[in-house]
Amino acid sequence: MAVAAGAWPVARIAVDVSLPHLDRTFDYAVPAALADLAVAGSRVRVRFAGRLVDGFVLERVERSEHIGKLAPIAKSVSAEPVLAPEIAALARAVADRYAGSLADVLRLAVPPRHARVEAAPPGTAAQAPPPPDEIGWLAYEGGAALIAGLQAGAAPRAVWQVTPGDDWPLRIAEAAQATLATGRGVVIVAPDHRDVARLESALTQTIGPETFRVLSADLGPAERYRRWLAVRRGLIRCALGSRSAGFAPVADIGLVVCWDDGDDLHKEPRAPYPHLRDVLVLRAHLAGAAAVVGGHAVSCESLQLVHRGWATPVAANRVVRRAAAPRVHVAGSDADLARDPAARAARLPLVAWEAARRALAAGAPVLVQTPRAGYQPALACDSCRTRCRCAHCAGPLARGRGGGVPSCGWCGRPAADWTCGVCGSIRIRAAATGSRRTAEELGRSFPGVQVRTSDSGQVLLTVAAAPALVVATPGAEPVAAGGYGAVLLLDAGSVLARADLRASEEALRRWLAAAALAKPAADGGTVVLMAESSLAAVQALVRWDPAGLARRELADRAALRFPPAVRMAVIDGTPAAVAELLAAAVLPPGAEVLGPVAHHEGERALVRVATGDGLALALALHAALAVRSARKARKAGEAVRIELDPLELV
DNA sequence: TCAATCCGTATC
DNA sequence: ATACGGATTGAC
Repeated sequence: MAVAAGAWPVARIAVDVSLPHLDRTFDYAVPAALADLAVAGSRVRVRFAGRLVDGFVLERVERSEHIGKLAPIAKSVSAEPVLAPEIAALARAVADRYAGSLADVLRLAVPPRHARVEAAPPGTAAQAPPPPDEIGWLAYEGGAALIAGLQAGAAPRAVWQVTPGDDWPLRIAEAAQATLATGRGVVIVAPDHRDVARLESALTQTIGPETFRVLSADLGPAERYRRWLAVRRGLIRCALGSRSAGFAPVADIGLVVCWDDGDDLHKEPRAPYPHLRDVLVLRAHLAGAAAVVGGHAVSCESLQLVHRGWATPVAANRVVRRAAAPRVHVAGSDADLARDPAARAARLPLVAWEAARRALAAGAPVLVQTPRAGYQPALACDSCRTRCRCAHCAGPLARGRGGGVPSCGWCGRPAADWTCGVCGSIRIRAAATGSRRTAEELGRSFPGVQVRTSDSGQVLLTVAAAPALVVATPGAEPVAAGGYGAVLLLDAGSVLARADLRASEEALRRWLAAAALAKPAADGGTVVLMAESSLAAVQALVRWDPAGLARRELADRAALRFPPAVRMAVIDGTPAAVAELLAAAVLPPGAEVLGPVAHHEGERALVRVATGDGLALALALHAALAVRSARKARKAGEAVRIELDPLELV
């Protein structure tokens, strides 16, 4: 047995074990040979309950509180202090907020090591850029105060509503530049690759390519770790990326930015399912950093930040907003259809067809937003309207390009001889039209005009200022140089018809993202929305008033006592497991339990508390999980799943 | 009386 | 989870 290290002979370690009852630190003796390797923040291997597990040294201390003998650290993986103390603290706060374990959050926060990259000579530190000269934020009410706060090294917190047509990536780059110029760091999180790409080019133009890094898992392990390490080593002070970039170990952080916080992609799909808006809010809070949360839309959750007094709204006044917005027409189901036969086939209203024709004649591209990708993404029985399903796996049948034989969306098997299981019919009709089919129909309707498509399969980032029809699914709309002459929002009803509390908010978010790419009304920019004009979300688009819809939705949620007006936990599992967990949990006073009710294979219970008791609720549920897992760990298949503030609530 | 097995508990 | 210890059970 090796002799313990002289100074700081005890290491407090976070072991990579996600069992709830083991969610705490364990002390180990530091052998003299590892005294300079097993430093705070470094990766080690330790013997834990008989087996070798990974762990991070959280700190080195003089002595342990532990009664009994300390086991020695088995091995130092590397002396690189990958886990910064403030990221460890953030991960702990995120775990507590979401009733999860530290180990689970640390797996989200620290990328896998790549030894060769770690050994390579580090580069040189990027110079801080000068403060920005021109600042587009001055056109926003609250914008000057935000920038002044950033430049003074203060921590202003803003909920930002983008003015239509504004160069939002440039605004974020300006805020980043103002912060970097004071010597503090910046983290920017966007929901998807396309928005990250736009921000990347704005940052390249303002602060230069050497002052920031795009962090992304699809760079491959070596390049990902190389960039991440440059941030951790303090050579780079500005990190940009999707979800996981929210944990980027930027030193002395001065600003966090969450772009388009209403996008569901910000929700982490791995336990404990944190939302990146919350992660960044917690981070700003812990670090005393500034925060900018926003997009074209205003989410209920961000409005809640304003109501709580945590953030200040930043938005252009109504006059400025209206002047920048395109003209919005609403074509209801009673609208005249275009006379053109192909346009009729696409169910294109006359007003939409004419808006497109005018824009194309003026030399501008036209954006057509359609909710679904593919050709005929859903098929149904022609006589009884039952959805067509695969005979093998019951997956949904769809038809690819050019019609032909339908095939299964899950297993890919062709369904050549389909018969309806309900009525026996063999005739099939399209139950939904995909972007490829829409593109084909519009192409016939506007002969000689180039038709391009952009969807999740292949995203176009930009299109030229020339006549073209651009058919895109939500989130894949290319940016047009000079703006689109017309934006057509097809099939709006199907988005609004979703049985989801957030349907209106989500519909408006998608429409605004597309409509914001149009020219202003003064330059002929026109948006045509095919929906009923009485709906609140439709009205909010017409008036370009997303904050108004958010206010209304938040009031509705408060009346229903749903998040974000309250904090809610959902507990899924077998009936016995859910009952047992609820019995074991010491819930905060005032907690209200709904259910359990049948859900999928098992049962689901909801627990709600006032937002101020959210942390107490999460801690209580985590403690109840710990009691269960300590005892009944042997019983397999009795797992319970806990999620806080889920996005989908029936 | 001893070994095989079960259950509960700690994991540094 | 997994390893260990103490209690319990069963066979000689």
